[in-house]
Amino acid sequence: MIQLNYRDSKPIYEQIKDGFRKLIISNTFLADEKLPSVRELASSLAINPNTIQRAYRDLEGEGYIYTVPGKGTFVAGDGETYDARQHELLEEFDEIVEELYFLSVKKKDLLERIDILTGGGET
Amino acid sequence: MIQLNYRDSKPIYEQIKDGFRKLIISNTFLADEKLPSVRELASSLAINPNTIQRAYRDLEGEGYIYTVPGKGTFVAGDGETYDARQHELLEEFDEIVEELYFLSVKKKDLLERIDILTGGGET
DNA sequence: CCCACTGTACTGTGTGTTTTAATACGGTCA
DNA sequence: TGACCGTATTAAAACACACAGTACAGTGGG
Repeated sequence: MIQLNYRDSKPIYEQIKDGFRKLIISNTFLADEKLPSVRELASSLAINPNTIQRAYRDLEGEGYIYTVPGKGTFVAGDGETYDARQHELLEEFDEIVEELYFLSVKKKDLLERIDILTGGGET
Repeated sequence: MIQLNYRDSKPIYEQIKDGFRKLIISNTFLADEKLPSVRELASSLAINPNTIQRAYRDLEGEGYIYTVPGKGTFVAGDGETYDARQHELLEEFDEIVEELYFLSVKKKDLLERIDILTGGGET
């Protein structure tokens, strides 16, 4: 489900956050679907439960998941507020576009790339 | 010239790398212009020369600067190969676009953003 | 030639973050 | 009641970051 890379300089809890974000974005996890419990995932990944806990806490802060005390952790639903995360991503987007433009990547190439990633439709 | 933020969780050498990248991208530093020496910059920023050295070494790896032994460190020229850095940035670009799209940011908004950042011209 | 500058390399040390470990507590539900 | 859930806390090991000090080789002006 989640693949850890111990050679990566990125902390394990960040790798877990990235992993679940991608699973949610790709609709592998649907709204209100239950995530593995802290202890279960820690056991299957052979790492400490505290590390999972930290990843879940951060993802909840980003709006991607929510927890119900005593029941478990779940994927956030539709009417969620991702404002903070969205703002953060747009700032990164701007910086990357500016640098890519300096590196002679054509505007047209970026537009084509967006088209492919978003399915080529209207929105 | 470079502004450090000790409250930022980002390591100092990363802040220095980001700072010089932006100065080069914005043409504040021109091709073949000399950068401050390791010791001089370390002194003016009141940090350790080793930290500057690490930032310069990384920037050289990205293709943004080059060093001439005994003379100094300089901004890379025109016909440089930024292939690795470019590839890295395009991967980040794709990931951010995918997540923004999931967060209901419209394709049109991203295109407008690129237009503004690149000056609205053709390339 | 000398000296002051350049980048580079290395060892050691202190500090903070990351991760682990071991518990403990309260809520949920069959 | 017992087995599962998330959460909290404290302590210690492991690691990255930054600093301090020293050393060496190349460059170029006086």
